[in-house]
Amino acid sequence: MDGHARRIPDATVARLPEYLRILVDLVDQRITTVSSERLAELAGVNAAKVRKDLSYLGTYGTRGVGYDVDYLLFQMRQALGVTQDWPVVVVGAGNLGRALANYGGFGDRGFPLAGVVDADETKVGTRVGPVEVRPMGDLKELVQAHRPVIGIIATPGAVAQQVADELVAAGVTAILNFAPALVTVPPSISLRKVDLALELQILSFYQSQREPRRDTA
Amino acid sequence: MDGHARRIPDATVARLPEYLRILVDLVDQRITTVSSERLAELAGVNAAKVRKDLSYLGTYGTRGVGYDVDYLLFQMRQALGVTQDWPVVVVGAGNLGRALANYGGFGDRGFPLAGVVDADETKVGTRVGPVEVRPMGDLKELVQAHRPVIGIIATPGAVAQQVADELVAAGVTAILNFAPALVTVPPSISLRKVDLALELQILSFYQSQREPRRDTA
DNA sequence: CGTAGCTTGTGACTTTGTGCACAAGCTGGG
DNA sequence: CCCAGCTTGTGCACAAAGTCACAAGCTACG
Repeated sequence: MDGHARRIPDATVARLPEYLRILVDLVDQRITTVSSERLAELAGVNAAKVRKDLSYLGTYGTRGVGYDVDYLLFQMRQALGVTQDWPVVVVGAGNLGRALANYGGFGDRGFPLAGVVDADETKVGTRVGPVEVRPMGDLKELVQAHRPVIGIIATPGAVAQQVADELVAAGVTAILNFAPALVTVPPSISLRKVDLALELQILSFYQSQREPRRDTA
Repeated sequence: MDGHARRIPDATVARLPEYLRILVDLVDQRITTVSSERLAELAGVNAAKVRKDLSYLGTYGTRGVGYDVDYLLFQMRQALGVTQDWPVVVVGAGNLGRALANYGGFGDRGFPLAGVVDADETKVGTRVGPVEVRPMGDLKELVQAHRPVIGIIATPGAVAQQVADELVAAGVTAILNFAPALVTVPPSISLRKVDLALELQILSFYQSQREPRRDTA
């Protein structure tokens, strides 16, 4: 089919969604062709890196011209597996869970909210964004009704591993973990972690390096 | 002072906050000593990597014994520059901004919410988490009152660059960007990006690799 | 006081990622 | 039809990160 299907490096995979976002913007602007130079500028990276990244998807550019935006966008969606929606299920209706459920930014980009569940009976039935909180017991049913589903862990760190286990048992194949805790899953499950406090601490480090803070106390 | 102050690699810096979190947990459990092996297990990484990471901070371990948890925690806080609080200012009181402001998880970990600002006059004055939304014009005052401050961009992508410029002008030295857009800042400013949809797309990629989705349409 | 048993810190090596530089190849104009 | 001017795709050299394996050094115990 694709001729040569070389393995795409992790570093490249991490950049593909950024290119995807840019391509969508370009289509909106009715721009039909783009050079690696321009793409690199819009993504804030090196042009050679853009070309190398895109070359892993196949040979979709035209020398002397550049890349056809529509075609590249199609191939990019194909490569990322976002040709169809991936519903998400949020576990945990605390501050963070409600925040994520309310945030419409997912749905727009192909990740509609399939539901929110919580172990706390007093939260079940309350409205959160566009849905009502359902009991943990409904998780399996919810997942099976929408497969494939991405699970989002928005619970305290202490129960993150248990929740991950339940998500896997319910048939979820990809998990995004917002809880500040290590979670391990079987190798067939994809897992990524986002920790907001961690990001702030990294910023703190680099800023402290530049200008050691004088004592405010 | 510290004898040898070798530059800490970016990859190591990104892991330090994870070690910090683990050390705090260990202190809570009244555990006074920890080996690189155990730390590695808790962090989900290789033990040699833990030792190399920690060695960048200085020689704080004892051969045959391990690391003193309290002492290592102190040094870690020192290295990360989180010995004092870093107030954060959120720009944008839309879904994401309100979500972040409501989420208490920052404050607990040394990043108290200093304020929320928004350009939309109709949002100004409304309550968001523990504070009231203030006009963009108050940004400088807010930042100056709490320096040093971390700025959080929680606006639509289209205005992210403009907001970043205003944050820098107001005296913010570190920025966490949640908007799906490229933002550039002067080299003296630290900048990191978190894009939730992007994380989901990366998950989508790895999952598609494993098991190409059958057409659901 | 000597030795057995750990655990650290690090040198050497492997793997992964980045960036340059240039041949290959397309297009448009004369 | 040919050539000038771009832009891609990639080989190669270098840089960063990760891993292994082991000497150095501490502790506990007899």
